[in-house]
Amino acid sequence: MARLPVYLRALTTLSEAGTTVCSSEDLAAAAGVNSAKLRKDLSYLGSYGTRGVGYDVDYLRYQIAREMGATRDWPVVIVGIGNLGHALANYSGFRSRGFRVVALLDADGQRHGEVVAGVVVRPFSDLRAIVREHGVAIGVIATPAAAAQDVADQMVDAGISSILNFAPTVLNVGAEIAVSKVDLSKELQVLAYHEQRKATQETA
Amino acid sequence: MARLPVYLRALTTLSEAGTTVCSSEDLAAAAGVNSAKLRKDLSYLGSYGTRGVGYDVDYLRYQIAREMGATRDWPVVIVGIGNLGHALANYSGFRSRGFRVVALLDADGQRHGEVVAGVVVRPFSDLRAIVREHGVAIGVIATPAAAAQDVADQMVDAGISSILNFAPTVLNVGAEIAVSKVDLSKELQVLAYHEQRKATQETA
DNA sequence: CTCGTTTTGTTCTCGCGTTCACAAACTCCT
DNA sequence: AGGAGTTTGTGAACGCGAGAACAAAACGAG
Ligand SMILES: NC(=O)c1ccc[n+]([C@@H]2O[C@H](COP(=O)([O-])OP(=O)(O)OC[C@H]3O[C@@H](n4cnc5c(N)ncnc54)[C@H](O)[C@@H]3O)[C@@H](O)[C@H]2O)c1
Ligand SMILES: NC(=O)c1ccc[n+]([C@@H]2O[C@H](COP(=O)([O-])OP(=O)(O)OC[C@H]3O[C@@H](n4cnc5c(N)ncnc54)[C@H](O)[C@@H]3O)[C@@H](O)[C@H]2O)c1
Repeated sequence: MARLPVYLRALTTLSEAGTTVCSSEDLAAAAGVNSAKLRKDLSYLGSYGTRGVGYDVDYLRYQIAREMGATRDWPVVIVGIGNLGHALANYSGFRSRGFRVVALLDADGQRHGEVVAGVVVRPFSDLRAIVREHGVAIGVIATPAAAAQDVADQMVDAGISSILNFAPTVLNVGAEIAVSKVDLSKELQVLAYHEQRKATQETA
Repeated sequence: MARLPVYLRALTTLSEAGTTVCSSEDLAAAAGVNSAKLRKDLSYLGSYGTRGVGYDVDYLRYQIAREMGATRDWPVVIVGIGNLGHALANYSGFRSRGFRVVALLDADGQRHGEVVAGVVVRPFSDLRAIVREHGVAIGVIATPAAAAQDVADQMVDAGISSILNFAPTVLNVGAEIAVSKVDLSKELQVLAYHEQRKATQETA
């Protein structure tokens, strides 16, 4: 159900535009998917639409948010406050979707005490205490690749059970830990691959 | 073939570790995939392995790089030099994988002239000239969501044919334009969904 | 030279997700 | 009230990718 966030965002956009009711066609167009797929996805959550009418935007939005766990606040820690870590800490889109950055951690002593987006950078060794104090379940890794596995191990050890990894490494963790990897170079390389194919096809 | 970049990275790691030959099992483990899937993927490119022996790491690496278009340099423009744009411009992983940031563009006049990672920030209106001058095919959008569609339209108009979009919007562009969307909030929301499910299962 | 071992390349099957298509259900108009 | 028009929810077919399994090929030992 990786599409629910997309639907949620589309519903929010519609709601802000003043729409109160929408058909599956409308919503599917806004989310960029097929309308049949959208209806099937929604049917897994329950019957929240009205036949012949459509879906109540705000009601459906609430239901999806509830299903996704977006009605509560999720505390998050970010480890590695370099270029990327700064950008993430400053990103308002996290906060507005229910993610609260409770701590910024870095191994580099030079960075300790620096305040980013209203949160002070602390030593990485504080991880365990912070996780326990705030009940953190989600950790973000924005360190260099070489440090990522070690950071992940310590996160798991401290009690974190979901990891968002920006470092270009495959993390070895237990199957009970959910890991999501974002690899920006990969995205660009896929685009370059398409460009490459376009170019070779034209010459052929 | 979105897995080729992962294989390429795994091969690079193996090569740096001094490995000259590897089996599909080894490489699959390093890339985090099934070995049968890996062999099938590689077989689409050609027969670059030796039965009973394995794959020559450097040779295979070159073949994958060639197939992906990673043997040449790809000029890239980044539009929207805010938090995220700064991080992307400073990211060394792009350069090392054959992507050269030839221009940083922003609509905000305050930012013009600022130098980020050795590249000066220029007005967005320079887009067309830069694309023509450097033969840019790939553009990165790191502007707020509200501006993303407009930026995309102008990119396409200027001749860009592949777009990497970080703004949380569905872009409407022609089918001949390749668009890759990275939605960091979505990743976190999927993780939160898993946490949510774990929690509700435990209580049940 | 032959046989056993290793590992690739490929075929085949299975399962999942996507999409089509249609009945059920609701609204509105007459 | 009844029928026409709309839109949801879902059953069924389709297609595609993943994984298991095996035959073909290379290598080395005897
Ligand atoms: N900058 C980007 O746009 C970008 C894009 C894609 C991927 N990445 C990846 O994200 C990661 C970070 O990139 P960056 O540009 O921010 O790098 P960076 O060098 O600017 O920042 C890394 C930070 O991690 C800290 N660190 C190092 N080891 C640590 C450890 N063991 N524990 C805690 N903190 C530690 C460093 O002190 C530093 O502050 C890299 O793996 C990079 O490949 C970055
Ligand atoms: N910061 C993050 O970590 C992060 C994470 C995920 C997604 N995003 C998304 O990336 C985008 C940028 O985020 P940010 O934090 O860097 O925002 P930001 O506000 O710091 O930067 C946006 C930049 O875009 C420029 N801009 C605005 N309109 C423009 C236009 N029409 N043409 C050219 N430039 C224009 C602004 O001048 C500004 O410099 C947003 O859409 C955000 O949702 C950011």
